Amino acid sequence: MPEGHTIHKIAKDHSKLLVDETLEVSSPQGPFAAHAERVDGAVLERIYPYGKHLFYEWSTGDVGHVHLGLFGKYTVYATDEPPEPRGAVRMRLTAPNATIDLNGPTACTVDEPESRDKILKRLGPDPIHRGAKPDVMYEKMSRSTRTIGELLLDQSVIAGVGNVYRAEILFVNNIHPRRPGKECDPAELEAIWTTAQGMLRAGVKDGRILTVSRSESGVPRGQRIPRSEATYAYKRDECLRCGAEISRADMANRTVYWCPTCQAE
DNA sequence: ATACCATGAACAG
DNA sequence: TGTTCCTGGTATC
Repeated sequence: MPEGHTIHKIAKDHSKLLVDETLEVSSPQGPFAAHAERVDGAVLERIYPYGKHLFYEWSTGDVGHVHLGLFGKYTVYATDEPPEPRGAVRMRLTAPNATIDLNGPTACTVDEPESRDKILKRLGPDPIHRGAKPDVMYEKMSRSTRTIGELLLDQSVIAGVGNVYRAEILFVNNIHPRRPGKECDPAELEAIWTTAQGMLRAGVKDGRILTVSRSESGVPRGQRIPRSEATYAYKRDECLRCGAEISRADMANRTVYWCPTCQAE
């Protein structure tokens, strides 16, 4: 489920296995081979997550870039005897005691640091990062005639929010996704930022998207909340809070979900 | 066996 | 605005 929280969790988990190690970098599938050669045998100095992007900083000065898109997936083998690559493996990173395979990413390249800088420049603030400044988001949203539902998916406005968090952030703030950005008052924009921060950071910790409170989920303490009960509005038939039928529509090429009662237009 | 759909975004025009 | 590219789980035949 690659929204921003997934990316940050991956960076954290993979760093433990790979950073400061001399890595074998290969591309069993092919297309990435030329990129892999540039850093094969180099030391991985850092994995830096930003929004939905991952940057690999190598001792050669090169910077790898991975974007999972909708389908990208990592598989970790915590062993010194990795199995044969499964499926179309775009990139394989092999450390002495671990191997990580990457399948199906939208982007996987190794480039000059400048191309990373270019990507970072077009991204809005990432609420998961400590010290991130929401000003750019406030400014863009408060000036825009576009809907708040579109703005939340625009990575240059706020980085890391995807379709699930979009629905949930708006739900808990009782804001209709079709409301124009400029019609949200400053307090609401601040609440949107704070909510995004809370939800995405919780997602990193939990390793999943869980936006409902334990009490509202109705699931007893100690028991795992199933995915179908982990959101208030996203992909639900009825609102978890009031039971009204959830509305859906296409917005920015994705289905947006909202409760017509809790989020009046 | 086949179709469709999904947590994403670049690109053409 | 529409098209395209990733992959894999689930629905449908």
